[in-house]
Amino acid sequence: MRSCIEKLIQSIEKALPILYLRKVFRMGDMRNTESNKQVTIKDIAKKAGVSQATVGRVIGGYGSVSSKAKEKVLKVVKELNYVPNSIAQSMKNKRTKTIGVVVGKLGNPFFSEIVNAIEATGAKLGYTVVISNTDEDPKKELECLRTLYSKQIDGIIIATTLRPDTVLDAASKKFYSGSIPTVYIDRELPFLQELCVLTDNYFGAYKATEYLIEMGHRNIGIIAGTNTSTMHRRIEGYKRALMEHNIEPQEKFIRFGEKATVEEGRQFTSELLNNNPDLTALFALNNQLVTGMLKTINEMKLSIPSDLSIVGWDDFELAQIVNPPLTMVTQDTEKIGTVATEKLIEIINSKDDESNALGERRIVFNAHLIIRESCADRQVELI
Amino acid sequence: MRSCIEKLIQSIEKALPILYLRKVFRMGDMRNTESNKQVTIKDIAKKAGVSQATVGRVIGGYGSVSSKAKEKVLKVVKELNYVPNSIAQSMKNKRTKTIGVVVGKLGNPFFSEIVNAIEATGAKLGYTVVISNTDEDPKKELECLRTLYSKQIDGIIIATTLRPDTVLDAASKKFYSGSIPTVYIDRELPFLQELCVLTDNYFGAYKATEYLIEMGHRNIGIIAGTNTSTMHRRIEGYKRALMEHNIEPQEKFIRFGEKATVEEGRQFTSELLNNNPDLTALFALNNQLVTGMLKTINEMKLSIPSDLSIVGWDDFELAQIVNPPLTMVTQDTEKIGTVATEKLIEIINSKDDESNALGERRIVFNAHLIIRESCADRQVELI
DNA sequence: CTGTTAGCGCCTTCAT
DNA sequence: ATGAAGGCGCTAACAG
Repeated sequence: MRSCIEKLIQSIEKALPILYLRKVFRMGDMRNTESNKQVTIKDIAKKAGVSQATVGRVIGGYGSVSSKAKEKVLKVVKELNYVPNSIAQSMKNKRTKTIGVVVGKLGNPFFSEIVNAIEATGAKLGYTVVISNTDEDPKKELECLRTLYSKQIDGIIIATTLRPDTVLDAASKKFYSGSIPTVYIDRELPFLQELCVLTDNYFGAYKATEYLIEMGHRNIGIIAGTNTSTMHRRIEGYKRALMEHNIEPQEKFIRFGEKATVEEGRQFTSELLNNNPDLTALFALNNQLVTGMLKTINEMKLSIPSDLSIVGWDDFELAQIVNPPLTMVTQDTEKIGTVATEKLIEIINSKDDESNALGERRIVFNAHLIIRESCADRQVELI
Repeated sequence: MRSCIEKLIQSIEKALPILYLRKVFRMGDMRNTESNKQVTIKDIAKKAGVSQATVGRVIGGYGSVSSKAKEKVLKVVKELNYVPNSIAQSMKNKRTKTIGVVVGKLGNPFFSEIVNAIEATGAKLGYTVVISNTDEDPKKELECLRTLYSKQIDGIIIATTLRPDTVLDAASKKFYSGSIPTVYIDRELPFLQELCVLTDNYFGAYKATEYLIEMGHRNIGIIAGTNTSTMHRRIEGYKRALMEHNIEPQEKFIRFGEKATVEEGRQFTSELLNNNPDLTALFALNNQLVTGMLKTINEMKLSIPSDLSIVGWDDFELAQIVNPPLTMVTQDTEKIGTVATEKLIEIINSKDDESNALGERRIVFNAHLIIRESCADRQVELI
């Protein structure tokens, strides 16, 4: 009788996929019947009839264990779906195999590409990645560091929001002076001696500016943001290129934002353009600012490059398909992320070996000027 | 004599900023002199002359402590720069205040925007975020889950790469059936009963397709990728719109990739266009595919929308400034991330209370069709 | 109000 | 080859 009903149900199940739901409920029930608490080495030991130490040896792969014991243990491990508790391991080993990443905002493709590379490289080398955003706020940054520190991460990769002239109080110093292996990315600080992996911002800006000058532009507006070494170096490169071509840099052509957001890009573009009708070119110093700049230019119905020449920074996939394709300074985000991670893990390991740290202070990659179609020779002045 | 030299150094320091480096070295030295090992409650207790329990009470803010003892402890805490060891806390509490996030690839803006919102919401509620990429590979996904599980995370937010027809083996079930509070995002699975937060993909695709049909298009190519519920639902919406307007969906107009990359977008666009000269519109189902599609269209020197009408999916900031601005189906990534996180934390807490889980199975947000200028009425047929 | 103490799960030395 | 036991840093129940 019962088997008959089972059969009936089976055939109905076949016919009506919706009844598949029955299986769902079965699966759901499992959750309650399965003992909810974590399987530990102790459980394995009891069930396999050996000591905890033996189980530890099998799982950790050290010491010597009879093959019979080993077999028994492994069988039970599988049966009980045992997964070691990393927290307890960390407690013992004093390392968590975790690295912390602190950036301005993951929503910014520049950072998310870097973090992507960090995660990939970390995973390859056995490290997990914890992220936190600072929103470019030094207070938040300190909070992040405190949290990460309390979580006993093995190392940190950070694009710091601190400014080059920051003076740290005693409490903060702990987090910024090698109490944990640290690699800085993108932004350097003169008073810290940790490794920094970054792009040659100075020369990148220099090349782009020179390119514009050589096309005949003299009045070049520049839009920057975030009060960091990165932006300052770019501004310096820009000024240097101007001076080397006997053009006096003018402060009124320079706009410097707080957070380098799209909104700031919009605002600065319209301000610059409205206040300085003599500008023939604009240079925006990161992807968000470029986006904002383009929005405003679109709204003002200016056409690129006939009305205005444009150079951006941070290549994004779309720069090539925007119309016209944008001339851009590019940096290799993947490389920054990958190298920073590799170096950080080297430093972490060298600490274990009691050998000394790397000694490297800066790893600098080239910025590349990708010339597309957003710049034109300077137009004849309309008197 | 000595003060004289100090003075001299000071004046030189002022004159030559480079000598600021002297301070760097001082700071660096600190690292070695400072005891490197972690300050613990024990240290505080000893130095403050009280018991560990009292220190615990002060720091944890429970029980009652004399204000004198409290003061002493707080003073030492500050002096020694004590930061609690979360690992040890987690060991005791059985919770890590950490949530794991598993997505395809952080490099994809869709995911990085979601993760950004998750991090922000998590931080607000006291949770740290661990990320891992699956590269849309189910095997990697299982590895990620295993790692996260071993790290004792309190909950998971996952955009699973599993396919709707996946059958899980016994070992995997553990990770996919509520052994940890889980919220799925973007992709649902019929055989799991956890909460899923996602966009109404079906209706989004339906609306976009209908929009094209109403402009007179009958032959609409569609480019999808990743074998997930998400993409399937979009295809279904597309087909449904066609059928409701008495147009028979044609398989040759549908291309389905593996990873929904820019490269796949390029390839499928040129294949579709070359094999089907009768296509008058193209619909690409995520940001990467849109980008690839635009690249190819640009290379083929086709102009939008006069040669070809275009609808994309996943609004990105640049869609509005591309020329012409792109008509797009949009989903609210921030909302998905925020709500998923809030709900997850609710579930985590409801588990503590022994009260039951939420009972919600789906939270679905609208997809919005943003009409810009990349679609035109269907051209008169040649011949 | 305060101190003592027993674990959390794992690793590892020491003894057998 | 194996088992017993101590301890990582913190919490909290219990005893004073």
